[in-house]
Amino acid sequence: MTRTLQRQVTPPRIKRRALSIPAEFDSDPVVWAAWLYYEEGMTQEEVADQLGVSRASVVNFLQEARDRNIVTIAVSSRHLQTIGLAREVADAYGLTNCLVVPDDGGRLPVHERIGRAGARLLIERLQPDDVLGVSWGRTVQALSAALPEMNLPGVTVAQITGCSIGTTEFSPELCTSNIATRLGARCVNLHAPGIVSTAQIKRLFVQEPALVETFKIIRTSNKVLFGVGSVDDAGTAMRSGYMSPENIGPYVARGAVGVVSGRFIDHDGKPLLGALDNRMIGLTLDEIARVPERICIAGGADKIDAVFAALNNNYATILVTDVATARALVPRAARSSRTGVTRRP
Amino acid sequence: MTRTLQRQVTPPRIKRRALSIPAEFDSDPVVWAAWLYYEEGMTQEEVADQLGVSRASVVNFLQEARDRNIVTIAVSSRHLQTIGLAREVADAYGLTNCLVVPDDGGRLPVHERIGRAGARLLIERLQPDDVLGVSWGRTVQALSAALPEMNLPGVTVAQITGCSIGTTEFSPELCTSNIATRLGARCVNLHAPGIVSTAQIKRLFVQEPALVETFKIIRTSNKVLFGVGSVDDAGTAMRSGYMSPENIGPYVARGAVGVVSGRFIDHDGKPLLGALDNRMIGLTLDEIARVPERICIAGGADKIDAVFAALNNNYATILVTDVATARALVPRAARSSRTGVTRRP
DNA sequence: ACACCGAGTTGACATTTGTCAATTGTCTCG
DNA sequence: CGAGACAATTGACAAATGTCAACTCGGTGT
Repeated sequence: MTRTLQRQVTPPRIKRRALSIPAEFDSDPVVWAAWLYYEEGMTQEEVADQLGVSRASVVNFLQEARDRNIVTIAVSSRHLQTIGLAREVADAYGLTNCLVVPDDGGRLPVHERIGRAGARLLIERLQPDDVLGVSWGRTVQALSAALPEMNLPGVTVAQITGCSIGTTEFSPELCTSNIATRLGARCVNLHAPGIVSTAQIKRLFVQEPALVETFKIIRTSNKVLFGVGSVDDAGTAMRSGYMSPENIGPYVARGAVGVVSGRFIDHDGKPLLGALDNRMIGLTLDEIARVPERICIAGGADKIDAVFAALNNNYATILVTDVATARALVPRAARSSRTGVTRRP
Repeated sequence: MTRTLQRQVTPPRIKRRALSIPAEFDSDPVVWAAWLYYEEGMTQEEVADQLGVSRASVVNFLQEARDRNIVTIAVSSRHLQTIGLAREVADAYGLTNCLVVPDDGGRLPVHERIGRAGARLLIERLQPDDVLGVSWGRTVQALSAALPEMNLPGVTVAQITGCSIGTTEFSPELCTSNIATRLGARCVNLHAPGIVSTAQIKRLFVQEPALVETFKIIRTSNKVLFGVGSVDDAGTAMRSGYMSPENIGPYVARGAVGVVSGRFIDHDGKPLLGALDNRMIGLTLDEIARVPERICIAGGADKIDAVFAALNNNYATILVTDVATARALVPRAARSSRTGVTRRP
């Protein structure tokens, strides 16, 4: 059998009627089953006896308990940091923190795996009154999907780049609102295009009182979450209608190796300003760099150059990546420090 | 698949550790196994292939991962509140919160089950700067044993009653320090006997500067955790050498039905002061009642009267108990409100 | 050099868990 | 009031997991 995810996957189940149930279950047999099985370590058969149902039903109850987050099964992100490789990367680039996701032989795409680890990390780091700025991309979207339902009304999730034209699954506005919804947090969207047609128009937009308000909130972010795009792969930024080849061309010609939150960076990670920049609406790289905690989630062979550049200029304080990328990053850091490229400690 | 082949096929000399293992395990195969199995939903066999070890080893790794808290499997206490019975109890006694632990047909003793649920509840409610006052008893001890290892350096755990004579497993000083250790919290012990020989001695003790300091901290508790003892069962308080039959007798004669944090209460939950009280060192019931969040963990047939009394006088804001006790409590509350016994809303 | 030890690993087997098609019970609508 | 639709439940089987005695391997003492 190749449907290897079955253990975790279930069609949504909503109502439940209790008839055979001995009046003990004033409400939820699912909770009882979960308690007896996961907390007391009964076998499913014992639970079935206790509840007076068949074992098969217990299987279903437990499945539902996982789906409804009555039980949580989580690998603590703290331990992914203890992997030696994670330490090496963190040391090499002066990160406060690095998570390296184990290799799974290609079962899940890289961004999925990184997204999950990122989700774990995020919920372990979020504090009650945080303002979390989020960028966008495939990996950020994967992270949002991996978040459990929570209830953190004190947290604010803010969109730090304007919207893309086509509303794809991983557009800035959806990434933000998905994350906010999952966390039960306040959502602050940036209601403006990410790139407008002229610098003139941009000026009009950002003077608009509603947007001024929004920007005030966005700039209070004390954490940011962003992915890193490569420019080689004709990737996310373009497929999503955010940018076009004509736009990107000049930047690449001038040495752009990656994209962070819609902005180009060169090999050293320095912002590469060009024709587009004064038409972009959203936090600038310098503004992002001033946020105290900066979580970068990115990995994959095609992104190594871009991630290296981003780390090189200290955009991230925390990196979540995969083994292959981490392996590639460590020697580069060594080489670059040997060749004297500056890096803050 | 049949395994007649395997013995032949298995290459006789695969080196383990440093060689067969692709240098991936800079540190911990346990973490990798946990990730692949719990987070990505691989089967143990797939994990074994990925790691290049036998499946049996993967079983061991996963076991260790659970032991070392690399993975946590937890039933969220929030859902134990959704059980109808819990709601009824909470409503009947004006609790902000009530957890009812499912029946398990007698597999585990009541105090064990309640302790586990209490542990869950506690870690979900603790805030970074809390000062948690803890009483003592079998149930409190069970709770401490069920706590996972954590790291909460901002939290203070304070002992609210003096020490017992014989140092049993569930003595005040051990309950406190066990909880503090598990939580990674600061531990404040009350270095004095719980009961001294004369009121005179007590006065001397509590004027002692070291104790005055300690009491200052204890009185800043914003949460307390306590069990409830019955007086019938010649239970905890006596077996632990804390009290003697001669001591208890007069209180019982005057209507004591329970013990909270070493102090006697009557049927209505009112403090029953007697000969012992001015020889006791620790928070008084009135002081306990002033703490904003008061978590009571108690249950079992022999304690119903005592728990009822405690709830009746609002010592608890949160109750963790078992189904049988909860069932007994609900109708009593109804009766007592019919007969006009006052109860704050 | 070699017998011994203990930690860590393994294959074989027993037990537990997941799956699925068939069944039962409930509710709706003619 | 009965037929049909639908969801929950189940038993039987297949797959995955836990257990354990035997084994491997690096180190240790004689």
